[in-house]
Amino acid sequence: MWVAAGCGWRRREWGVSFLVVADDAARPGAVVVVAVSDQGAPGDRTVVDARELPALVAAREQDRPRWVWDDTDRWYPPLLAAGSRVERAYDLRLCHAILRRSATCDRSGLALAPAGLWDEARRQEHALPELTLFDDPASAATPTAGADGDGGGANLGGVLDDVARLDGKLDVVDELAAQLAAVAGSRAPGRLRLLLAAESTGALIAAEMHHDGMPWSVDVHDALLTRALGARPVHGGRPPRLDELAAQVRAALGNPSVNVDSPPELLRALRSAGLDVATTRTGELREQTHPVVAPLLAYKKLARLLSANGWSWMQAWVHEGRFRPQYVPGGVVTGRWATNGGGALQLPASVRAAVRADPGWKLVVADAAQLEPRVLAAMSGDAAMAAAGRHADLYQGVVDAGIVDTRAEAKYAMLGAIYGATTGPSAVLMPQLTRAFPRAVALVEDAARAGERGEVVSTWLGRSSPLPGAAWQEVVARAEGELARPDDVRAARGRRRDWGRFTRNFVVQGTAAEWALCWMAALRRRLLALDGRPHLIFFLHDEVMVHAPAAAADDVAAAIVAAAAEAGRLLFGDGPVDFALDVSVVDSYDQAS
DNA sequence: AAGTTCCGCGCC
DNA sequence: AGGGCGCGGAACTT
Repeated sequence: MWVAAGCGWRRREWGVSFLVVADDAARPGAVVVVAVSDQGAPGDRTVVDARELPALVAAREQDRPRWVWDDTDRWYPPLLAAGSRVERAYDLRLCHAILRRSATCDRSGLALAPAGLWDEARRQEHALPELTLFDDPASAATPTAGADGDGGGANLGGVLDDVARLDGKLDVVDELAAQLAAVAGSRAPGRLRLLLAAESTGALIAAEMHHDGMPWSVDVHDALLTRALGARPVHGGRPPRLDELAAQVRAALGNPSVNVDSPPELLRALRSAGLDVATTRTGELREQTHPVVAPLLAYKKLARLLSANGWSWMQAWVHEGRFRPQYVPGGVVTGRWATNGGGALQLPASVRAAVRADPGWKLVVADAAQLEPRVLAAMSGDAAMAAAGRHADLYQGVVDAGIVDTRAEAKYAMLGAIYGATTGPSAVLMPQLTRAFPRAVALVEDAARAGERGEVVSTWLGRSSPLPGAAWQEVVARAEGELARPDDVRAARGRRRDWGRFTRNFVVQGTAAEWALCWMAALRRRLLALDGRPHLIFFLHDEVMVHAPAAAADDVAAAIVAAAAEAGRLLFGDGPVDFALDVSVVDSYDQAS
């Protein structure tokens, strides 16, 4: 029945009943809600008009079900708009992608089936129910019925045909059953359940953050742009400060006509002015001593600010004092999130002052200190590395343990190990690192070797890497053929090493992403218990931001810390690794440490 | 003219 | 010659 029991994914069991939500293929404009047991057996079935769904959700939510649907960003935004939030969900498409690829259930029916509609990225037209959900069902019925072949006059150029086809074939109850079976047959079902629950909760959070938005002061942003660039040009031209710098660049080059915005043109001008550069990159320019360098670097910096986060960005992305990025959970192969539009994950430090709490509210900003090294220590069970992580600053812990001399070296060495540096300052530190942290280094080295062999690697919770593509296989095969030439062998070695660096990083970056999802999910649950509706407004790989009433800010900070500890326990049990945070309560984002 | 690729830079 | 991204605009392709 509808009654749910248990405390959910923390027990590493579902512990709840599922409520599957889907379009009713037989009745356009209607939504069917099916109760499904933990084992995937369907039970009670209710059909409601789509417009009644928010009320139904609100009513059933008190039983704490896990809502199951094909795509969170198809179903949840209309519910949020109607004021209905849910605690738990299960996003079939995101979970399908994980399960299809996971090496821990690679013999499942789900994994062995040919690719189908669930493997396709959700198409834009598939989002149509956002319209029909609150529209007059009668008007939605006409074109969809037409798609069934009874020639329903006006339709929207095939778009609705597509929806009808999808609804007919995407049987969400069957898919849920297939996924539950895959998990049950997995070699690590508990970890997978945690991953799928965390991924799905992430999708809820992404939709909620989009709905709530980041408080964004266009006044602060405008003042900051004006101070840096000069007054906003009326019709699109260059702001005055940029114009001045461009003139200085041309003067320094003795070239009155060079277009500073054209890299090839600029490069030619730089070279004829005697600079020894192969590109116009900042790093290369910085090594030159020439009067053009200073104004050119200043120009590039400001031009970047203008084009990436200038007035047109503001106009496009900030509305009613809120910046609403479109997050894409699972958008990165490693499990990290991506974003669509607005560049939310690349918000430069120079504009963060524009993120300002509402009056009477605070921003609580927290980031996990040296997350990836800590995750590596936990995954590998490297006690010495965990001990270094006992220090709030893991890199300083590495110095204190006498492994390297400076914090900078510790950081270089650690990131070099995780990224696979083979040359330069970080590579030379590898022998020391290997002696000090043998298990941690062995874990990433093993992942790299597997990748070089073209094998799959997996994160702690069971997200697996893709196989290298056809081009990779071809290059590698050619080098092993009878007619292989030295060039072929070299090329193959390069491709193998490239893929090894990818898989090396995959296991750490992907597990860090899992920790971060669990952190955020645990935090979200704690925030629900606090007064004044503090809510997540930003997430950036290892950093979260909560918009909180001032009176709740300290409780929120405590919740963030507790959630980090909970995430560590969820993934790694009561292991020895601390996940240290930097937490600040501020009025604007630039004030966060 | 419109679509695609590449560069350079922003973030972790 | 360190991993993962997104974006704007120039450069290039059709």
